[in-house]
Amino acid sequence: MSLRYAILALLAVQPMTGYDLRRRFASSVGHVWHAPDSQIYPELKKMEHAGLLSSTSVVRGEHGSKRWYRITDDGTAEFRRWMNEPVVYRRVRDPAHLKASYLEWAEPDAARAMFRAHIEHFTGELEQWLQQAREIDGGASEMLSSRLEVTPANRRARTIAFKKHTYAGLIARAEQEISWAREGLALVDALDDAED
Amino acid sequence: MSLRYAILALLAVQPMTGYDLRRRFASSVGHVWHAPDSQIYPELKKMEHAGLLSSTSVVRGEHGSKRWYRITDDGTAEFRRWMNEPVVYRRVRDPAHLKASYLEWAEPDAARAMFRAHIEHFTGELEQWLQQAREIDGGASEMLSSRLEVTPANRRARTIAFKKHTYAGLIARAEQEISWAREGLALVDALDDAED
DNA sequence: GAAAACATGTAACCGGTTACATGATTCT
DNA sequence: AGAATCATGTAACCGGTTACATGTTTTC
Repeated sequence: MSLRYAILALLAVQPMTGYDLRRRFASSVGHVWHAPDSQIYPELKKMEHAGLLSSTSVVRGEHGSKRWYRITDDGTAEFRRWMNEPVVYRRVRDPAHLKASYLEWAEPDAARAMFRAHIEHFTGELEQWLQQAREIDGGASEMLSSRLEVTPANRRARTIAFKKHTYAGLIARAEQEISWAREGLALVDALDDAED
Repeated sequence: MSLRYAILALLAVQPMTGYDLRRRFASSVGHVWHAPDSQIYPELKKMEHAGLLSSTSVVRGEHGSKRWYRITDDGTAEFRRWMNEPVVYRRVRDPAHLKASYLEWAEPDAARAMFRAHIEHFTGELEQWLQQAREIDGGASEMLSSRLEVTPANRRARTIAFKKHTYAGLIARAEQEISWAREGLALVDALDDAED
């Protein structure tokens, strides 16, 4: 149920509409926690019902309206409680490594395609994470800037440091996956040459 | 829906009961794909219904019985089809990194506890993967030995090589996570000393 | 005789996926 | 006028989790 806490984290910085949240899930937070809009809007309603958020309807243009969500004190307390609680780890469910461990069943070309797709997949992730890391370093991160505005001066260094550390970890992970897949490609070639 | 294919992979080696499969999911395959028994038994029934497996009831003791599942030709074909198909990647949903990126909200001791738990978590995984890798190298892997028995001689090198490569990747991943968490611990200490 | 291992499930629930559905506003 | 973006959902489905439930056989 981390979706709830990802939303609280975002709304702790500033009030937003569901649509704003949706965009954050498509970029910043989305790199560690994915959520489709079909999950975001209903969750916002549930959270308001639970007293973690409050909302106001704002007029937009002639006929339009939008709903502005803000975190309540209960919401902030709940987020802090979650932050001080241990992480709940998900069970392993790793389709790429599952398939990799039975690759002798695949055609050599399919095996190569699999590793190439793995490289592509993590190259994409890597680029996004590098981009985020660059934005943090350069002070160009919109989200982080807003966060720093509402962060007391003596906590800003922490905020930046933890963000950077997180992205460093994700970058290292992506690089590791890419080099593993490269080794895989070399392995397929070597086994093909051997024609054992 | 990889559970189905993990089951096919196991039954491609030898016929088994649901209980046998359950044990494999608690050890070997379980390291890349988790499944509880409440999922295994119903899935076996569905797979039999779909013609991928066939089963026979075997008498066990005086009153007991057990169901022996074997892969059908359709099952083998379906597994091979899946193996030649691209991997479907899951969306990111990473509770540890989600929390890590907002650690300035946590108490320093809770932050330390989080990183220590991360180290413990991946140390546990690492040990199991190293154990598997050692068994493969030493020829002591029960599952791999059975697989090699039903593998034509000219395919055995492949089978071993892909298994080893998979575990090498998992080991590298675990090591990376551990060193990231160690850096996290050092970071918390440094920020605490700075008392900014 | 007791404990460990063998053996097989059901039920309620929930988080997440996919597809569908609609309309307003702003920018070019 | 048309495209892009803003804005908000519903519905059916399914994979996975947690808890419950029960009985047999083998080993010590």
